[in-house]
Amino acid sequence: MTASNATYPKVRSPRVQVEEALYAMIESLKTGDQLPPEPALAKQLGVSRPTLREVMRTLVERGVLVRRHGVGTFVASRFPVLESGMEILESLARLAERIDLQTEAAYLEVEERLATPIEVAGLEFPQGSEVPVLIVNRVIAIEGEPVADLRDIVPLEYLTKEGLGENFHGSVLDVFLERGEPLLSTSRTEIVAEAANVKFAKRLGVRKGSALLKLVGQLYSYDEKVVDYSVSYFVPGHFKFHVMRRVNRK
Amino acid sequence: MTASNATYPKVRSPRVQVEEALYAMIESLKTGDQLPPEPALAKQLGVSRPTLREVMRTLVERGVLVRRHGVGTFVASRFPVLESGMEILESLARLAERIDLQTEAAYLEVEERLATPIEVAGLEFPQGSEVPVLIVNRVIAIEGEPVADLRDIVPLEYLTKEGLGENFHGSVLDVFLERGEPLLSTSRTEIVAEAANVKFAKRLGVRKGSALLKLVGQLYSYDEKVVDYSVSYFVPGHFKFHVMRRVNRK
DNA sequence: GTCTATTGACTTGTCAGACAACTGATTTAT
DNA sequence: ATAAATCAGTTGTCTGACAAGTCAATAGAC
Repeated sequence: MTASNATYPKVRSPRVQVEEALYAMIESLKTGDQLPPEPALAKQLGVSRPTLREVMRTLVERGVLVRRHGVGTFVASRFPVLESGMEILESLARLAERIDLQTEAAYLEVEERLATPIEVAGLEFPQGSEVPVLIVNRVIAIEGEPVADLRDIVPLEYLTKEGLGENFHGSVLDVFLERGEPLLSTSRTEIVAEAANVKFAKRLGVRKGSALLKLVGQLYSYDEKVVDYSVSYFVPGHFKFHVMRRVNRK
Repeated sequence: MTASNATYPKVRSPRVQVEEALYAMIESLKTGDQLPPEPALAKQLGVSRPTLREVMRTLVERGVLVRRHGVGTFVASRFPVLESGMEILESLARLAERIDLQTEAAYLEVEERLATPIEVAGLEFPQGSEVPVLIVNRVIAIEGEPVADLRDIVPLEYLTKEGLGENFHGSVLDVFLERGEPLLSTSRTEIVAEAANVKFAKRLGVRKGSALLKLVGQLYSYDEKVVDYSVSYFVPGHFKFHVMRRVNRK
């Protein structure tokens, strides 16, 4: 049973098309700019107003748009939420690319082997399973200075050493996205602070015992399987993570 | 200029009512349970289908519901996202309460003074402003063991020492929520790993230099002002934070 | 009897057009 | 000069209908 025998919609639904078109439009606008009125926008995008409104509602929920009854719809983003926030999963490579930051893979190791018990648990396979996996381990550096150590554990059924291709630059996420398979839905990332052990201290050029930010992520496909279990260490100061949180009423 | 002269809608709009009703309904269901079909649900809640759909769309966006074209709408929540994730801002007291965990305020200090330059910046007041603030500093312990050091910095115009009331148990957020003023919208929380200095090491009962998770939060009101700037330190192992991240297509 | 194709009930997705409610600026009346 | 009324523009909500997807029951072919 592979991940590829699931069927997904071939043509994009109106809603998805509208979402992409809206994002493109927003990208060309500045914070605070007003969008065209709904009837005009719906006509322009070739959909009905209710459909457009459903899409806009999701963008409001994501904090991209702000609506004011009787006034209009505006581009929100007081801060670049989507740029540096943690609500969106994005490879470091792409993040850096967008802010014109040069990154180098200071260290890259690819290996195929059986998953360790901890990795099996992280991949949410039954305890005791023998799971052949691809391990991608790399250290990211900025201007020669190592800032992050990233490790991906991917079951071989989703990705093999050959599947990485020639111009693999380190990001398993990007490979999945470019390939379009498996279709990804969400990621659950656990956030921990951990003291650097000897191995990571050496790799990242910090003192043993210094505080590192550790992110443990599980990347889920549409059919609710873990397709990537990742463990990352970040050197404080070089990367800042933030998260936007809604207030829980009542 | 206080925060109270802004006007907010007096009666809840249909959409807000429906959202609350839906949450109540979902709460009484289990993961995977199917909701009534949209036409029936709309009738039951006394709104039109488009309105109901807009609300459902936001719940889908939040990961609470899952919709399958031609099949139905189901309660999602593979894990208790809203319970322990970071998408929702919630006081530690309430979080602990819900999981039947006894917490004690091992240390509580309340003080009124002028904000330091760093605090002024955190509150997003103009540089150089003299901002009188209320400082609430406390250490949370579980079963006698300190696990978190929390500090809130609140401009006096929003909260004073007297405003805390008699039965103040340590959470500024809960005071705001109970009082209903100022109306809160979102919080921006920055995530850092930091080594414990002497002061925090002593307070939290850990070795100097051990890794702590540091969260720096800015709590925003509806009129886009910072009403609470907070700095928190957490001892690893006692609290786990995670965040659900969407995949960034393209 | 077994397998395959078809039908049909049920559900979500989308559409169209209309009116209500709100906002902000303009105009009018005092 | 000031306050009230008006009005154009926008989002919010409603009604009713049809399209498209899913799944199980049914009818048909072998």
